[in-house]
Parts: sequence; C-alpha cells; structure tokens
Amino acid sequence: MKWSKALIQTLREDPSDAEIDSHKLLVRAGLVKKTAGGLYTYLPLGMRVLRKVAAIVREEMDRAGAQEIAMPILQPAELWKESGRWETMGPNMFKVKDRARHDYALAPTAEEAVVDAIRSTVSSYRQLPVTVYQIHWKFRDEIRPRFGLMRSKEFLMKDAYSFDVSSEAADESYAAMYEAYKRIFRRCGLDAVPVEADTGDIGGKSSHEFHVLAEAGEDGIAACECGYAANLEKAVRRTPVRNDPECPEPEIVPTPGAKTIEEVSKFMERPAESFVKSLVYVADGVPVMVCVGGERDVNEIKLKRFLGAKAVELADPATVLDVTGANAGSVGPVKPAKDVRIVADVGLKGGRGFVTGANRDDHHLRNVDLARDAKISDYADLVVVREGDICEKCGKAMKIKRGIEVGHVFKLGTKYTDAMKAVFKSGEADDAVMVMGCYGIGVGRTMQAIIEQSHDANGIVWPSSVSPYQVVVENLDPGDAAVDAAAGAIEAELEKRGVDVIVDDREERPGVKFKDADLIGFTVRVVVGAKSLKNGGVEIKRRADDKSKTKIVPVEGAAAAVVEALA
RNA sequence: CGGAGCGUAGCGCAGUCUGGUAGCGCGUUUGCUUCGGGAGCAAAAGGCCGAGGGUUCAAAUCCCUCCGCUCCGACCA
Repeated sequence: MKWSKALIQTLREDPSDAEIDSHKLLVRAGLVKKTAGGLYTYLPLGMRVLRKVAAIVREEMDRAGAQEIAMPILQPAELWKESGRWETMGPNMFKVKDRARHDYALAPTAEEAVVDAIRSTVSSYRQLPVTVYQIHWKFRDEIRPRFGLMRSKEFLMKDAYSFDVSSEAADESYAAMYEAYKRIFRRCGLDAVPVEADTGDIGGKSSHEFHVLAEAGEDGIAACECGYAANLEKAVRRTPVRNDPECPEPEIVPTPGAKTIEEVSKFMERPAESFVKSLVYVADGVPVMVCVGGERDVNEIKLKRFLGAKAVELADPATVLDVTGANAGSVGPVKPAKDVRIVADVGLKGGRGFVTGANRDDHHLRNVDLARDAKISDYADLVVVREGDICEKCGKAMKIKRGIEVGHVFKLGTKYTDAMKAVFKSGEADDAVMVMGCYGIGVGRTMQAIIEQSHDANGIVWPSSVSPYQVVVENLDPGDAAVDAAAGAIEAELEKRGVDVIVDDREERPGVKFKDADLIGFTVRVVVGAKSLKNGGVEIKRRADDKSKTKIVPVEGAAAAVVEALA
C-alpha cells in the first residue's frame, strides 16, 4: 500500500470531546471518526485493526470447536417476549416497528435468537454438545455512551453460545471458552485477567469477566496477591469475629445541621467506623432498613440477592419519614417509627458503642449496641469491598484496581432453554432441557483496550498481531531513483513473505513522516533515504524500542530483518 | 432523567460581558526556498456564527423555544 493513496488523516491536536488517552489516540491516529454520540465510523486504518482482532477471535473460536453462524440483528419481539426480556431489558434495548407495525428489537445480545435456532435444529443428545458463535453488530441504548469505543450504542461483538446435555458437560464447554479467551487476549498482546463477576441481567449461575487493568477502566476490581480477583459487584471479604466491649445505655445527642456521616463524624469528633449508616430501601414495594458501617457503601446487587427481590431502590424522602419518623440524615435502627425489617452488614455483628441516627431530625444516638438496642432481623454481606479488606481465601489485604471489561463468560444454566423450551431426546424416558452458556467479547473495545495498555507520549504502540500495517517503510526521498527502488524492493519482498506493509511515499518532510508513523504506531519502521543508503542500507526500528536500538541493514537483508523484528 | 458547560471554516479555538463589515493557529490549494523528528516566506480557497422565533436602524453578540455535543450525577442519609 502506498501512503499517498491511502485514506489516512492524522490530527495534531486532541479532539475536544475525548477524555482518556486511548480515545484521543483513536481519533488522532485516524482510526475512527465520530458520527454521532456513541456512534463511530471506522476509517480504513481502524477497520484493519478491527478485522485483525476479529480474525484472532475467529481462529481461536474455531480452534476451540465453536462453529460460526450469523443471526439477525433485527429480531422479532415474539422471541424476546418468550424469554420475558422484552420487558426486563426495558429501555436498554432499541425497539423498532415495521410498516405492518410489528415490533422488533435491534439485537443487544442474542440468547433468544440462538435458542430459537438451536431448539429447532438439535433434537437428540447425539447432537450435543454444540457451541456456535457470531461476530456481529450489537445495539444498546446506553444511558451515557463515553470514552469512544469503550461504551457506544453500536458495537462489534463476538457472542458465543454453548448447549450441553448436563450441567457437568456445560462446565466443560465453559472451560473451553475460558481457555480460548485467555489465548485470544494474549495473542492481541493484552494482559487480561479473569475475575469473578455477578451475572447481572443476563442471569445464570456463575461468570467471569476478563479485564484489562487500566486507570481509565470503568469497573472496580478487588484483587489479592493470592490470585483472587472479583468485580466489586461480586467481591467478598473476610470479617473477623467481633466482640466489642459493653457500653452504657444509648444517649441522645443533638447534631444540628449534620446529616452525612462525614459531617456528623466531624461534629462529634469520632471516626466514620464508629457510626452505623442506615438507609431505607424499597424492595419490590416493601421498605427495608439497611445498616452498614459508617465508612462503607451498600452493595445493592448483594442486597437484591439477599432479599430475593426483583428490584431494590432507595426510598423516597416521604417513605423515609414515614418509616423512621425522621428525614434522611437522622435515621437509625433503634426504634424506628414503623416496625420495619432491618438487615445489617455482617461486619457490624457483635459491634457495640456505635453512633446512629436517632430517628429524630438533627439528633443522633451514641452508645448503641445493635444486639441490645435494635431489632436486626439478619446479618449478611451487604457492602462493597474496600481497599485493605481481608481476602476470604488467604487472609491478606486486598487491593482495589480498575479494569476495562473486554470479555465475559457466563454459565447460564437453563434460564433461557426452560423459558423457550429447548429440549432434546435424552435417551431416558423424559426429554431433557439443554444447559447453556454464553460468552462475549467486545471487539472494538478490545481494540481500544490495546491502545490504552500500549501507548506512549508519541502515540500508539501496536503489537504486530493487530497493527494496521505491521511495517511502515519511510521513503524519505521520493523521486530519488535509488531510494524509490530500494523502498519498492523491500515492499515487494515483505509482501511476498506475507507481511502487510505501507510505504510512506508522500512529499513530506521527514519529521512529519516520523511523527505520523509514531502516532499511528506501526510495529516496525523501515527508513529508506539517500542518507541511509549512503550509510550502508536502511534503518530498522521497532516502535516499542528507542532510537538506540535502530539497526542498519543492507537493502537485500531488510525483509528478513523486518520479519525477525516482528517476531 | 437531574445539574453544569459548550455549539463560530475539515480540526483546535478567540470574538459574545459592553450589538456596528467574521478572526487566529493547524490542515487544504498554488509558488519559491528548505529538507533526518510536526519548516519559512508569499498568495488563495474555505463560514446561512447549531436551528427557529423575537427585540433593534443594525444580532455570532440581547431575549425565548428547540436540537446536538461533553462532563458530573442519577444510592450513601
């Protein structure tokens, strides 16, 4: 490829709407262009990378025994109603009508469509297990698209689905995908770590997310040096058995104007840990008071699971007043106005001498012994893990990191196959229900995660496996017959060896060409110029290396040296 | 959905407060010089100043409505 013929536009300045490095570089290097909020056009360079990532995904899926299919993006509402997700996915899904006013969804994922396909093509245990996948566009009506390709309304996703005769067999399919994922991310040059995750709206029994650790990541991860790693939605901690010294009877104290734990803590000159934070939630219409340590946050996913509720949300101010007799900021578990169920985090069990809201505006209680003074119905793990919490597995302190979720694998069980009646002849008297797993990779997001993890002040540093062109040949003196001939010979020889190469033949000053090559980040750079020829040949340098590692090799040996540098 | 900010040339921005001929840098085009890390000089093209309405002799600028974009929040009492 000749640069002079390629549609490549680099920008000198950061786009005004980008916040994180990878987003700025995607745009500055001319990989993508924003069409509208959350919607991007992949320009030729970006498309090349996207295709290379997708090709790696495809190879590894095939290697793992999965078979490629393609399902409709435009999916009939009937399928979604059958699983119940037409309602539960709610506003996250783009819904459209055809001219006959039939409802459709633009696929946000494809469990329904794949179950429909498999239930009508698989009828016997002899046909199982089977895993199918597609690499296809998905649509989600994100509340707030951001960070370029990291969270967009339309994105390329690899989604795979496994069907098995039993839960045990499904575990094997899951393991095969898990291993394939590790290979995929490794081949993309990514350091991605599997972490335990909550199953969320998709449902099912267990799941792992694959995260690229990065400051710019949107997700919090609790990690321990012993290897334990979990999404903050899921992460658990070990709570030591607590038996605080006994305290006198509760005493009411005025705390005028102090509402937040921080304010009251300052006012009373006591640390946040000595407070009980009490929040009123409404779980499926029923108010519940939730008590956690003053320094902690409620994990609503854990709360929802513990209560077995479909939905939990903070109560509105009127409900808080009605239930407790006070407004938010002065609420506590001791004698609320109404007889409300009170649940507390397990870290509070055995605690005494707490400060809590007094259920009277602008007043708090001190010397609260939860067991003695409050009616706690249950103690359970209800909080978000914090930095320094104790690892349940090994007893060491955990760290909180940030990650970009590039892949997610789920054991779904029979959630969809039950609802949609995907059954097969089992060889026994009764038909059996297929056991399912599903496995996603955000292809565009993976591409951006690579940039986030592999860039420097000058631009992107592509791993050779996904570099838009593996090699750029910088012709510094286009028009000089000897230089043109050398550049052409190297290009031809590299192409013969299966290396993709772009020749920068533009009438530009060397500085411009070097800056562009560094910005875009081609894995290997070959410099050919009158000066280099005089010095004995061409200069070869990997983008990741600094200038001192530049090699000078004769023109005839250039292609071989490039191949070596790529390896 | 709530709050804040921003919409002016392909990109990045000034001008808006205090109304009076549309500006700068980058990029693009042409010419000359330059030529190993985003060159210099000269010339040029490129704008319904987000849209609509209003006030005014006069609106990018003031007022109203709408649209779009970005950030923060949408739980911590």
